[in-house]
Amino acid sequence: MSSGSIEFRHLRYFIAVVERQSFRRAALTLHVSQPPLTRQVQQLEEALGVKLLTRTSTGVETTAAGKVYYEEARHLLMLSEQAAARALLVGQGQIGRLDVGVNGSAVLGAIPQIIRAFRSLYPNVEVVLHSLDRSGQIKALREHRITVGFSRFFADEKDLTWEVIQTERMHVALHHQHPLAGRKILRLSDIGDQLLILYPRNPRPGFIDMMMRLFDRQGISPYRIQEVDDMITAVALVASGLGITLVTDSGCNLQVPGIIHLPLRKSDNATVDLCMIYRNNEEAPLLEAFMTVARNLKGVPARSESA
Amino acid sequence: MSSGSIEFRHLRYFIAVVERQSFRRAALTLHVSQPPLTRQVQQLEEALGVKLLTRTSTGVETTAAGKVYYEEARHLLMLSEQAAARALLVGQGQIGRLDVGVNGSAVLGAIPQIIRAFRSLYPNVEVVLHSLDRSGQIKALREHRITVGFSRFFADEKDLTWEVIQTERMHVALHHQHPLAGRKILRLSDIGDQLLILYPRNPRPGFIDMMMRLFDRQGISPYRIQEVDDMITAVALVASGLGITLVTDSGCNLQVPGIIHLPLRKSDNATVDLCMIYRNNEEAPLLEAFMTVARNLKGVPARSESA
DNA sequence: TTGGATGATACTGATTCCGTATCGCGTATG
DNA sequence: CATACGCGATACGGAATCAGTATCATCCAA
Repeated sequence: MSSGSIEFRHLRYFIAVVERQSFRRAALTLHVSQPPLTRQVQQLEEALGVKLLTRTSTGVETTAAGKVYYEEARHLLMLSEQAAARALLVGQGQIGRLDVGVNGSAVLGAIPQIIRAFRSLYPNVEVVLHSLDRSGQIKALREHRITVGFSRFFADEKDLTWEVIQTERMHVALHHQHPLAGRKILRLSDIGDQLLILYPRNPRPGFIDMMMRLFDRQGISPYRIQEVDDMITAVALVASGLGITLVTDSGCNLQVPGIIHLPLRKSDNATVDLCMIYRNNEEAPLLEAFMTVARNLKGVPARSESA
Repeated sequence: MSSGSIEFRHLRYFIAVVERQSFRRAALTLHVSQPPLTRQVQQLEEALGVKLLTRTSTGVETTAAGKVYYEEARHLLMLSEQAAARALLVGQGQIGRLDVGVNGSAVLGAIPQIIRAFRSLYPNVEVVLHSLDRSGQIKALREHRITVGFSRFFADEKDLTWEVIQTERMHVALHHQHPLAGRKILRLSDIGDQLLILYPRNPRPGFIDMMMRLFDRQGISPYRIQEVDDMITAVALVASGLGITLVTDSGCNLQVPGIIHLPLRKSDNATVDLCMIYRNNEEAPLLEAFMTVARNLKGVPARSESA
């Protein structure tokens, strides 16, 4: 064989010989006998095609090439250890990157709290937010572009798992001069005849359909409905006095002048879930840690108290 | 055994498995069978303490830690090859660093030519000049701070070798209004009664003593001698009309207004050598290359032609 | 339900590595 | 000048590791 492969053992032995300036002394520190050192260094020199050491009667001297390769070898061993340490930390979830899919309106609620709590526990983990709608999150999960997604609800998928993280009550957002503005609490039946501004227009099995099912269960058929693209638009229209809209606890955090939020009667069960979705059987320590944080924040109210 | 040592083989096998996303396909490209790959990757995972791959029925997936370690492993292999290539180049003298000791006055002569020729042949070699007198060069050679030194002459040393690179004729530098200024050529006997400005005062077995031996051989005893520190001072004094001095071919390159240079008669053998000194049995390819360049420039006149 | 593919395992043969003993060489020492 | 000592290189036998063959368990797909 002309040249065998270079292994870390060659580097370790060579480094010891250079540092001790002697094969025998290096053998002592390495807890091996001297002949293996001679052989390994010979193999290394043969593989490199360069003499690294000059053998003298009193020990060894390092050639110019040997000095250069000594520095490189030390560097390589150091990098190897760093790589191992780094991989271990990643494996333990201490460092790394977590890609999270979020849905436009949901980012106002519990998600900032969850991410804040997670980042304080794992400060060296980079959290990357991807703004994706429900189907986009599912696609991104399957393509491993994200590790976890958040949306209002998910259909069952064979390769994915979802769970409810938080249940939020619905509130009615209306103009402060609206006839109902004086009330402390509202019933669904109170708003059946109002101009309802609902959102988002797409994707289609979505938030609007959930609301409509809610009215259906109460035997109410709202007949004046305006669909808009997103919650911001809906709230803006409410502020202009056009009609009323429905927002979640967390949606109340979007404060707009002239708008007040009134809760819906508890018995109406006007609630909406925040769900988390991820791949089945995923053994990602970062995901486990993130899910633990998210579940522990379930009971915390998402609505910030207003003065 | 808790954890064996990581070797480059582990990295090579792991990289192949990651890139082919399969143990079997990786085995084909590596020209080994599949079981060794399984074992080596298992050893690697055990040594690192982290699972790098997720084994599925269709192949393997790479964990987060695996992805990180894959990049690091590729980097390590690349660096290893670069280190080997670098050591080879250094061993062949294609790149590297050559430390040269030079003596003050000698740098005006052949040394710049030698270094210029060497740098054009070995453009990737860094040439570092150290300004050291003769004894300083010998000390630096023994301490491996320089690889080669230049001076006017060297005494024999047990562990060092010296050789003559160039022999320069001496010229007389005198003021253009000096009585001898009209001559075309001078003899040593012409200047025996002049005020001789000689240099350097130190170190003591040096240039001045060589000159004095030269006069002795001709039976001349110069009786008006002024010793100064260096050639620059000597030439400056000549320019002021104080006396005359002796300079080498290369010393004539130091042009000072009001000064002319006249050659000494060839039969006076008024010459001075430029010598190169280096360690015995040095197997440094850069030194070999440098010496070859220096020897080939022996015949080239060091004095630049004046108008 | 079955056929094909995947990775894991058991066992055996081959390779490599290491340790002991010894050699040749150069230096230091008397 | 002769001897003794220390150094690295070499030869050889035993131990450890590695690779190859055959086989198994599992999962997906037809």
